[in-house]
Amino acid sequence: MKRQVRTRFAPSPTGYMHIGNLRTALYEYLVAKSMGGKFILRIEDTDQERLVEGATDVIYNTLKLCGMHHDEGPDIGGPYAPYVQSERKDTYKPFAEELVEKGHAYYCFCTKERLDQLRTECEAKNETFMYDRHCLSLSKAEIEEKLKSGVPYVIRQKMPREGVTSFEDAVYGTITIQNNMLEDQILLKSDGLPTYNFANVIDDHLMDITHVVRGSEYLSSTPKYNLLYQAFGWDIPVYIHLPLIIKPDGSKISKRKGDAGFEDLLKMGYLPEAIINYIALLGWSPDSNQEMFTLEELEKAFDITSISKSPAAFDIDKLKWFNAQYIRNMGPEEFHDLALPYLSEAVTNRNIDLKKVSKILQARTEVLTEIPSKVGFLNELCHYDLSIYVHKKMKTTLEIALSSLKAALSVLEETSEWTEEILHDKLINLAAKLEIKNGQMLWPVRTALSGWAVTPGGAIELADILGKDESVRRIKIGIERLEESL
RNA sequence: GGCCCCAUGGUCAAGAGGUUAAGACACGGCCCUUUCACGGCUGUAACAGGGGUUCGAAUCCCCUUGGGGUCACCA
Repeated sequence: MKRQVRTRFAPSPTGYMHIGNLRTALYEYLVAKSMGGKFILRIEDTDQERLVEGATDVIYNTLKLCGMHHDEGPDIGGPYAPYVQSERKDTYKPFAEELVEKGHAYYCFCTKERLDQLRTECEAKNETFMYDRHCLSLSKAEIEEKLKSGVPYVIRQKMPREGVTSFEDAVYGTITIQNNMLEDQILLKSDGLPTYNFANVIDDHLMDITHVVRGSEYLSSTPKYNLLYQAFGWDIPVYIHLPLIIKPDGSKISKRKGDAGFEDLLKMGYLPEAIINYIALLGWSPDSNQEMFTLEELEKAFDITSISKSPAAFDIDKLKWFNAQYIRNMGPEEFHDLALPYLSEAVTNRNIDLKKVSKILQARTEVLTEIPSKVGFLNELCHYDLSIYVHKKMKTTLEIALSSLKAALSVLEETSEWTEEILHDKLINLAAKLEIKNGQMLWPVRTALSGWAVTPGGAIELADILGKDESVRRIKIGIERLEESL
């Protein structure tokens, strides 16, 4: 009988959701869900020096916003609790000691100073530093003595010096590494907490994780993990290493360089669904040509064998396109709800019906944050250059603009019912009556109404939104100014 | 630098010995049209280089080149 698939997302709480981490979480989620398994959240906070206040909330929030619900985790518990490594502090040491007894690990009392010195010496000689096994030769009595007198120590994994270690990766195939490349890595730190490498193996085993999904930066250290599994006599999980997500210039994404994390993208006006959809396709592709995927659709379509090996560049333009797709495909009410915070701040003119503004904005918005820059003309008519009345394609000149505005003004002033339909009929009919092109009427009106060369929506929509009084007032200003100049 | 991995248009990518080498983003053009968008149509653009294997290589092997990763009491 096959074990139930269990994957885990094991971020360390740094307060920043790296886009690569988010994709790792996504794939972990998809690997589990596509095979009817469980997705577990575990917090890896064994580095006491890097603790960040409120960082776990960022993690919960991100998963929630993206719709990736975990089956077990610190906040909801589960059969393998606790799910925070600092709360499992005491479980690691006995395992490390077990390894010492079995001869796969040993105590090391070397000071940081000695290690640093060794390191600089190596650098000077242009050699790669590797721990010199100084403490491996300590006698049992010496070790007892040091332990008893409380000398700080770490426990190191004893690596084989000869031979090779191979493992199978579901994405990269067989990977083989020379054992003499493996350092006697530290398992248990002097503060009593395990290193990531050790805690990871222990917890993955204890929590019955069947598939280990992580970035390809762990590829070369995986043999160390396997040696650990073997030393304990435990089953080795399925490894699924993921290609890195890089920046367009090929360098890696980093918080320090100010690269956008998940939260930053939200602030920039991107939708979680669009982000998920986009990053799902960075490193994985479906059998079909389908590009738009909901999370549920991804759960069905996802397949480990279609994960690619080469790094993918994060292309903000394509994300923007996905975002625009999601905006266009949603219902008008939903868009209005999303746009409202931006609109209510940007549109100070209280007479404006923001719902109507949303309507003309929906097909013209790619990211939410660009909304304010599109609606400023609604607040007030700014001084504009008359040259924008002249438009070659619309076949307008200052003279035509003036006569169109005059004709439009008299028609609009008599209009009592101010709706889009009526405005449309009146202005179109007027153009026909005057035997001019629609554009020769509507372009000048739109221009006079907005004072902008480019606006979301045309003359009729803007007139409707601005209302009769304001529309008439603005057209009169246009007429006045055109008359002055001619 | 040692070791590991990767290599199809500018970007994401399909392709798993025989294809006119898909599709998407971006870019250009045309159409629609009351500006801008949306939508529709369309164009430019790729197998890094060199050796093999084979009747035949984007597909398999080797080398070169390029890129990335990794070498912490970080995860």
